[in-house]
Amino acid sequence: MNAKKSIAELVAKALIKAFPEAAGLPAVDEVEAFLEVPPDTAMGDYAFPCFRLSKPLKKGPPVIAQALLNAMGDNEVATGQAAGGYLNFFLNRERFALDTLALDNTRYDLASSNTGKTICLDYSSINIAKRFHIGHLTTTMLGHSLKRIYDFLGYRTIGINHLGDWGTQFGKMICAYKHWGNKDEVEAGGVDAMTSLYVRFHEEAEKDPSLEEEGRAWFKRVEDGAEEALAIFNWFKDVTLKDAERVYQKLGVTFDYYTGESFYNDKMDRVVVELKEKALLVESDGAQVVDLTEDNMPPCLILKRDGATLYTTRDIAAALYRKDTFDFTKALYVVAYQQDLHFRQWFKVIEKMGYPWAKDLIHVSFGMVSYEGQALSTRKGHVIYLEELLDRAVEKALAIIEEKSPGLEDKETVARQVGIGAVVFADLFNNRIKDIDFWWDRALNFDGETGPYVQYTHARCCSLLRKATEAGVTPNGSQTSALTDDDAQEVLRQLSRFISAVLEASDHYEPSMVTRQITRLAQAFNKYYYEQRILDEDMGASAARVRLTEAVRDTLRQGLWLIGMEAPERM
RNA sequence: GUGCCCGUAGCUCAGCUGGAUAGAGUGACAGACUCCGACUCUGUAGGCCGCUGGUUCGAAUCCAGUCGGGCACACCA
Repeated sequence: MNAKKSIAELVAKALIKAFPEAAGLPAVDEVEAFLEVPPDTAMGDYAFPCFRLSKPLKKGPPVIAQALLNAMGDNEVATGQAAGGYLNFFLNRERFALDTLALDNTRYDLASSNTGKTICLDYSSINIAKRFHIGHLTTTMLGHSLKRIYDFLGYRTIGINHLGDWGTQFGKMICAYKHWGNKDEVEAGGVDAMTSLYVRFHEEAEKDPSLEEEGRAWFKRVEDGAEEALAIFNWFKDVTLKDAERVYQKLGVTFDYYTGESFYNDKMDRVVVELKEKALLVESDGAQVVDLTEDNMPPCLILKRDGATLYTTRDIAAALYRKDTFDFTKALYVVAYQQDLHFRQWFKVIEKMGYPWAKDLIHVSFGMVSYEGQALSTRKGHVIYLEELLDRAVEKALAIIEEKSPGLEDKETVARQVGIGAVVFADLFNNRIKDIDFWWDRALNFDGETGPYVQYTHARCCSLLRKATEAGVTPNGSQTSALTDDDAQEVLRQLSRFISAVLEASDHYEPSMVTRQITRLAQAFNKYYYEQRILDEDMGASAARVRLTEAVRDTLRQGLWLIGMEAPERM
């Protein structure tokens, strides 16, 4: 049983003993919810605030705290101390050490409660013929991390890269390719070559407006499945994905499906038919919309005046398809907050269609990326490509390794783990809603609360464990008297909070809660390392401190994994 | 104009369902390696928690208003 629960039981019992006449005293669960952590560990490990009992018991909070303390008596869990309106608890340190080291932070014990539940995650969702830039990093890493977090908690997860592979612009690109492109150039140049074709199209279309019509015609042919058009379109897609795959590999990101917008081309009739049947579709300015005035939102467009579908239509079709196919418990859409209204609109349409699972559709929104204070703009060249960022981070990591650990084996691999880790960590350190203004010096900072800091701490633990093995010390936490000092207790405290941090992260769709927790753990361990000698003559005490080190290493590695980072054993 | 989001140390940000003197990193200054990895650790300075009112025993946290910033607001995605 965890410490908090044990204390809640103590308090609940003491309440009944101290106030036998009183009615409506809080039960154990309620007491547990009231328990809080004092602002300073010198005040105790947990505190029970007595203020809200003041009115029903008709006594002052300090009087209640004292009465509870008297009723509680001695016990092996914790000692109490009345402080104003609070009853503070100091845990029995040896027992806390024993309990905490018995936890396994690399597994989630209650996994069975989530088995059979499925989470669909829609993330990264890149556009065909466009290069990966820093604006795509957050959706990719946030989604990837959430997927790992839900996996850890025992869910079945479905990662979907909902490719932006539909729209007139692809007709224009095919048109440009037919006029001025050639196969070898595109094969060699990849996405860049396709982008040039697109730019060329717009230049030429200024002079010759008939090209616009030609472009639309090409897209129509793709829609209708005409052989040549479809072949070129699919080839563009392959080339883009091959480019993107290089970046995904560097980041260690994978997907279960690459079903993009085009995948739903033949699944949209159902949406339109169903909306008509349910009398939700109304005509407005020639277009077909779902009216949302009573929900205080602008109408949701389903069909354009020319009868063509929109991406909202495809999102609805995709949601229906995913519900049918995966029967998800929740479907997460990891998309920037710009599209807030769009999601609120079509989620509402699903609700109006009568699907109770509309409440399970979650827009996991996040902040925008700018570069040195200005909006990103591919057209103006004001952009940082993701691959360049990753490569420069790896380069810098390699330079630091050359300087500080020239003898390290396989420097390139470690530099990759550290450099990319720094970028990923920084992306998942703050609350996702925060905007990010990109500056090179910030992005390449490896000091302080950064990925390399946590990785370094992990490597330091590994090193210590190697030394322990050489010295013949086997990790063994039984001599808990060696772990009662303030620094060890702080490490234990941070270890004990890991799983709840992961649960909070999943509740709030906020991996930064994991990032923050492992950072606090690393800070606590580094302080401990400096203040206390881990390996010394006392074998029993060393074994206990080595066991603590092992738990820290395992937890850091697990936490790094959950946010999509690797944990090198040496760096 | 309407809706949503944000506003906490010079800078970047934490602050869990309201709770005890508001925290960290960074930058500045001052320190710590004959000792388990100094990508580390310790200390000092730095804050009308945008502003005003309200609810409460208690508000950075909840409510209303206000100012400042971002985003969105029909045939693009």
